[in-house]
Amino acid sequence: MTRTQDSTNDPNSVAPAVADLDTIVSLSKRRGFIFPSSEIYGGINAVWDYGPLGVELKNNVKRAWWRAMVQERDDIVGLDAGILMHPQVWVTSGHVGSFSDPLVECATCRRRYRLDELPGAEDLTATDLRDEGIVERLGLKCPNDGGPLSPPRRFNLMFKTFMGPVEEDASVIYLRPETAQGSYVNFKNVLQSSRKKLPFGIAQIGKSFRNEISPGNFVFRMREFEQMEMQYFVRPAEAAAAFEEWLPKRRAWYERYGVTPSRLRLREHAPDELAHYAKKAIDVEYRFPFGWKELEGVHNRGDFDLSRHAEASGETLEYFDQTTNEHVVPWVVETAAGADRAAFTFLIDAYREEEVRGETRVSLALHPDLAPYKVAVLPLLKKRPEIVELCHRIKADLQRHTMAVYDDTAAIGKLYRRQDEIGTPWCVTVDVDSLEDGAVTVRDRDSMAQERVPVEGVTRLILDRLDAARFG
RNA sequence: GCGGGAGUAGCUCAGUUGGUAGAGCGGCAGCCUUCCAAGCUGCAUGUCGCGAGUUCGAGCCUCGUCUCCCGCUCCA
Repeated sequence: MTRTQDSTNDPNSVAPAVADLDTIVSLSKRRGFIFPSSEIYGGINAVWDYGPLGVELKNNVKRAWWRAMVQERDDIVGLDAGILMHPQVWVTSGHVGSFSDPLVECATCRRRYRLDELPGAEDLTATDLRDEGIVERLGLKCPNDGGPLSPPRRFNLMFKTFMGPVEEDASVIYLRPETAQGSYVNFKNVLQSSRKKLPFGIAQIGKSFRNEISPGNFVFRMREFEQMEMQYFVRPAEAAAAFEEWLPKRRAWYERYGVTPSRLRLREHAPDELAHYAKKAIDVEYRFPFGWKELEGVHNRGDFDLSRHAEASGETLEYFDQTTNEHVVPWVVETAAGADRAAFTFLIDAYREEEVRGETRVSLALHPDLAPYKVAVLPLLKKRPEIVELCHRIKADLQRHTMAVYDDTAAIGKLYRRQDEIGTPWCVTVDVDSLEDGAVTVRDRDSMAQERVPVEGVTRLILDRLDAARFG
């Protein structure tokens, strides 16, 4: 069953993103948010680099997530596991076996199918799926036009590399395709060192790598990407309730940081699209320019991972419940978000265009907590050295606490526009009067309202505004 | 990986039957300018995605290759 608790599941009622993809790609490059990787060599597919503003945005996104997950909670702790892990981890987790799809291709219509999803092939064993002659033996044909199908070819989504000086089969290891396994294999370490009791969670932010067959849509699907995952360990009987608790929380997080609610929805996975580890999965989806796509998944993974790792490693991965005197293998409710997707979503959702006296004013209505620069200090006039000097003093004081920038290379109108376009929430402008009355103008990006503030109160005001936006 | 489209300045693009590369915006410097992309002057930038071929000569034609976009996949 697909949930329809959202009125917004009706595509006609949805506000589509204002910006198309090209607009955001172009803005990203022009202003220094995101660049194609290795561009001077022609670029490399599905890898993107974060520029000076992009790294600020993405760091802010990660920090916001960490604050909500770890800092503000007593029941979740952090972890930073390695990208390289013992190869057995991926055998046990099922990624070596299931994270590769046996694909067959129709010779006439070129459509591709997963072999095990074809009619008549549903019950094939893992060995069958690797069998080159299986298609012929079963007489499988293309469901679309009855054309001949190729033998199954496997695309393993994991990157391989070599550990140690010798490049031989025995030294093959994988780049992790998800951060979650780091939390499972460290379950005991975290449990013992942190003295947490069920239910408790382990949060991780880090790079993962997947050799996607067809990446694309800017940073939406990359081969190297960053995940923000949290594994919440609960008593088996509490798993369903925990799942229901986390789902609205995760959706609300995006809204709290400014994503338009009508462009978010929840979608439950049908049983046949569940990942190999999942009992139940519901996605938080965003209405991208290229359609509704997953932003974050909330999964009930049961005891799949802990049990299998316990069995394969011989370690006991259990929790002893003092109240009932029982050993339990906890179940896991996982929230798995993409840091790149989140940053991308905040970016594209914040994009605004409006007509101002025949000109287009572009602004990024980024949540102040996410904006690369919180405040810009601008001189109305740079001819007077005292004004420039005062600007630098104000900026230097702000810089001790937050990201602030000074710019004097254009007329005031253009300086404002530049800051609007990169999402700076506040501008402080110093004018000739400032030298007399010791006050400056603080201008708000969204309302364009201006107020006069004493110089010595500027830093406090900006920090208060920032806090209000963050917690208010 | 397959089919279709496309790669020219930071961005958007123009570039004639093949004759040696341009406009707007943006950027930088100077002048001017007292609050929302003002004006004036000047400057800079390109291996025409990359490599080969045809040609006296290639941004333009041919082949290869890489990358991007749209479809078949998928799930952060």
